[in-house]
Amino acid sequence: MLLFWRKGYEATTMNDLVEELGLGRGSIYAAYGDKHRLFVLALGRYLGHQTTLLDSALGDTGPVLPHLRDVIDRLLAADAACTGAGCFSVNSIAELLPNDAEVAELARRSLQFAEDAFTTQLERAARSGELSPAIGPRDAAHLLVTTVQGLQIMRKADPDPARAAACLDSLFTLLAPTTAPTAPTPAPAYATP
Amino acid sequence: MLLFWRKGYEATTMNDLVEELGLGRGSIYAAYGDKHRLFVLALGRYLGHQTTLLDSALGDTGPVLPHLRDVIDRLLAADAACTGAGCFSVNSIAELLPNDAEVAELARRSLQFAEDAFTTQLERAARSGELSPAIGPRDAAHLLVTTVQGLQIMRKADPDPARAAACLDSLFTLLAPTTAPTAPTPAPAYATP
DNA sequence: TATGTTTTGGAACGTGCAGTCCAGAACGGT
DNA sequence: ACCGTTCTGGACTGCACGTTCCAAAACATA
Repeated sequence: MLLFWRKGYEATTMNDLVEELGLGRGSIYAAYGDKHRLFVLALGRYLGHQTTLLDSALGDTGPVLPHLRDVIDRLLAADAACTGAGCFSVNSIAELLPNDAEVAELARRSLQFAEDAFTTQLERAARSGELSPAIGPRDAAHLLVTTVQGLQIMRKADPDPARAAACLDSLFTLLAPTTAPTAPTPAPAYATP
Repeated sequence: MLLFWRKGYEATTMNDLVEELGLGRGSIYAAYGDKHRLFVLALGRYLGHQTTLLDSALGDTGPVLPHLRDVIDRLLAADAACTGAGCFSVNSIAELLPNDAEVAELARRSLQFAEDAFTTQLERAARSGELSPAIGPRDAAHLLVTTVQGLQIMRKADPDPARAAACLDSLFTLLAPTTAPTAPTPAPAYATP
């Protein structure tokens, strides 16, 4: 499925896929239906993998923001394995929406899941004072998701990982509360009221 | 050129373009060369238009952040004219990079221009105390450009303009310096031992 | 109006596409 | 070992693609 990822839907031919999968055309059609279905399946797998990564990585103890940052770094690194191709999901949204309802539904669900997961984490961050009071958890999560999407675009134009890291640094700095009095936040021992 | 914008490069056929432009095939090839050159020309025009919009809108007096916000709103609105198609530049980056050097060069230049323009503005903002001291003007500009790219992706998945506006609100709130003594901090007091 | 030149746009071309088909290989039950 | 069933994959099909070509229309000059 790397081809769909690297070249997009339209630019990938069935011949390419035959070569990549090592199967005959007939077998591919028998197993997956047509080209579009195969694409949707591939995208679904990719999103499932990303979702799993997110789901398993986000816990409910410890400092939130550094952990969140780490998870996002890992997501970006996973995409970077496919050098220069960016994020399969972002590429698909850009290429096929708003003309492909099936892909739209997949993408929407995945984005919603990410935003919800981030919101849960950031609610915890807000409770423990790790999140700037200037912004609510849900808004912060939405901004975070949006910026990560943007990062995936920017990386295609400039693959230097340092740029992406710097951008995330900036955002996470802004998301943290103004670091005047309680600089290191040693223990997030928060009480349940 | 709306077709390239709406459907992308690969999905747009020469037949489509003949119909859209109202010219014969021969005329198109005589005037513009091949399909790819035509695409590059169209993208160049689009980027030129965006650049002009940016260039003419950014002044050197008055409050920076609200004005910047307004300019970005206008850029988004210009793209929204082509309902649901998002941003031609973002779509092209996602579809054709890293396999198209010509488009890559165009996109890079345009992104660089936007970042530079934002940086100039944010330097002024920093001088007048409008920018949070937590972030430098260049980093803020880079983050801003990145988030706008992300917004263009998010809008394709969820075209509700309110979502994009809320996202920009969040970012600009974070970019502003902490508003005085932060009155409404309902911070659930966590103990620093 | 007559003539040399440019422009137009539809017909035609070769290629490569997505999708189908089927002979034979691989497999499994007995 | 036999044979009914499933699976495999290369040959094939019709079609639509990007591109080229050229007769005729439009224009410019005198």
